Amino acid sequence: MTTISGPPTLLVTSTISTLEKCKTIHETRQIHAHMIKTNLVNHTFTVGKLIALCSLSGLSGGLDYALSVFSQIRNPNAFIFFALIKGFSESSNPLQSIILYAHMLSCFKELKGIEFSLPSVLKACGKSRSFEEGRQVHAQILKTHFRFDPFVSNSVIRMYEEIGEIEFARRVFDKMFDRDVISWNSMIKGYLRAGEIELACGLFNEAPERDVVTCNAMIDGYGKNGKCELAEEVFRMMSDKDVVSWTSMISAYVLDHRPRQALDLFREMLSLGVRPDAAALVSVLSAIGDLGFVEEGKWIHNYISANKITLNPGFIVSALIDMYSKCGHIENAYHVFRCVSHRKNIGDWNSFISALATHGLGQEALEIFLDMERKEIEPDEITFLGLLSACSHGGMVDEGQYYFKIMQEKYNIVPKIQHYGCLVDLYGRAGLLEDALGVIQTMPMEADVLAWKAILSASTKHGNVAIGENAAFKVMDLAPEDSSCYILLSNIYAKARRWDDVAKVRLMMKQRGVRKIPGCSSILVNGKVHEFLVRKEMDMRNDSEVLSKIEEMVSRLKLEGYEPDLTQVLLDIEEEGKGSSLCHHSEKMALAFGLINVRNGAPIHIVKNLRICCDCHSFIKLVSRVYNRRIVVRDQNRFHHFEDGSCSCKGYW
DNA sequence: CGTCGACTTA
Repeated sequence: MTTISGPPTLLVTSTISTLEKCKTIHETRQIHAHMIKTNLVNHTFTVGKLIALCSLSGLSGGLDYALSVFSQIRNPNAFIFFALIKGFSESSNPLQSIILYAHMLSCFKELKGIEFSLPSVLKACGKSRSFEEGRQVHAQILKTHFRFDPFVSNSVIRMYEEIGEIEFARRVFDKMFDRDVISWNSMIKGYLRAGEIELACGLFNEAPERDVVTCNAMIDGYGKNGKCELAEEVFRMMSDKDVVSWTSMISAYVLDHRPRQALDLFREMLSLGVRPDAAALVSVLSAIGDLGFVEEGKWIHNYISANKITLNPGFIVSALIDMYSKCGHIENAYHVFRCVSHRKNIGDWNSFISALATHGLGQEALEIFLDMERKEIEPDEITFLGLLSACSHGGMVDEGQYYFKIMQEKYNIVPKIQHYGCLVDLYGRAGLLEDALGVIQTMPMEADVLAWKAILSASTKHGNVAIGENAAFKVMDLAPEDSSCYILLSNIYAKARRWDDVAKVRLMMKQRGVRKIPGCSSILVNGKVHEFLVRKEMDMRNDSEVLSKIEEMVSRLKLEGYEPDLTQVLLDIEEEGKGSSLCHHSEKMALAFGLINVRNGAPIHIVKNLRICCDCHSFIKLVSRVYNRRIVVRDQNRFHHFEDGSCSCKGYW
């Protein structure tokens, strides 16, 4: 009798247990080398373990390594295929998972064993929006007994749901006789994703069973569909909230432009002893960025370090960069960016490029992109939005045109409406109004509000009444509730001294019930926020200290040649009144408060809800020189760093 | 062997 001897059992078990201990792909490679020496590479079981560990353990570079090992073996079994298919379905390259699945089908004579991979390949189809492939897998399932497996049916529902083919999902759902809570949840999620609130709500009420996931899906879906109050309702009614419930509600507040409530809710969550995870921190960081509360942001940053929350993979890094940038602390954003030098994901690069762009550091943004190219990191459409905005905020028309070109020719990215919007803005800010209009006329889709607003603000800036009027009327059509276009149109007329038309705009606003958003600026001093609202002369309350400081500033600046820019006043009031209403713009009040209360030498940080006006802009420029202060102002669009009489925006805002 | 939920960048 002959026995075919396999490798010694002890060698196999010790190799596998060593493999399981590997922390980096480098260590795994050494064991692989050892396996080659001892001929274990021909032992399917051990190689399978190697591939599975590489694909499924999340080691960086593991998947690619697993694929290369796989390509060198002769008879891969279903277990090996499963490991790779699952690994790739969760990666950023889900198509590879579909390719492997097809490969597996061609290798095997019978279907035995392939069913392990069905949930993963379906997930890959969903993730990569591969409708045709998804349908084929579905068809194959219908022809076999697999359709009686609830895991598989739920995966099919989930696949259609993610692709957005909600009717297909519904058909599968209706035919299932063993629907469980997961089937219901996926279906509800699908309707919410499609914006079908009523249908989602119907299923929510009908569902025989709800769990915490069901409610969380409703909170999230309501929030994303602009129904924050409904989200609140579900949230308040829940008795067992988990960290996802809190996170979803925090995000709903952020989306509803209520960052204060988001932050308060986060604090409530902490006080109840719920431990925030990475996603919760990302959400609250975005609220903090909106508020500009850098101290809170630093606290979260510390929390992340102290609790060893993993930065990668995930959104933490880009959320931190974004938060620091929105708080005006671009140096801290840079610090975070640099600290993760080895494994940055595309979002981290994009956040930093956009951050530099909003701070007017266009040249620096372009340099970061050069670095990406050197490191062969594939940019995506958002990278180019950042670059285009860097160019338009920096007046770099030629560069902007260049990036718009290579985006398509070198990187095969089809420009979306936002890219065209940036291009319009690029020409507009530079005063090339005709070119800006040319983009609108030739772009392959209808121009949206943002594009017309870019034209409008460019016309205001460059004093073009005809183009500006036309753009303002387009914006009124497309976004009737937006008051900013009325203000800008009025400014255009005022600049042309057409006071009758200014009055007409004012009348139009009144008739249409459009309300001007009151200007509001806030400033942080010693960890406390002080808010200033634009205020009429009549109610000065107890801001007399601030008001007399403004008077002092005005007279000091007048000696330096400051002349109030009266075209920035909406109403046609008497010249005298105009001057003083300008003085009460919220950013001037916040600035006066800052000069009084922020210690000498420290920069003054101000956040304004609207765009800064021309008068305030030149006023603050002068203040930075006369009072020798660095002043950082965040307005609706970007940052202005004022220093020694000039501003980082160089007039492009 | 496996199915459902939250998060950044414009």
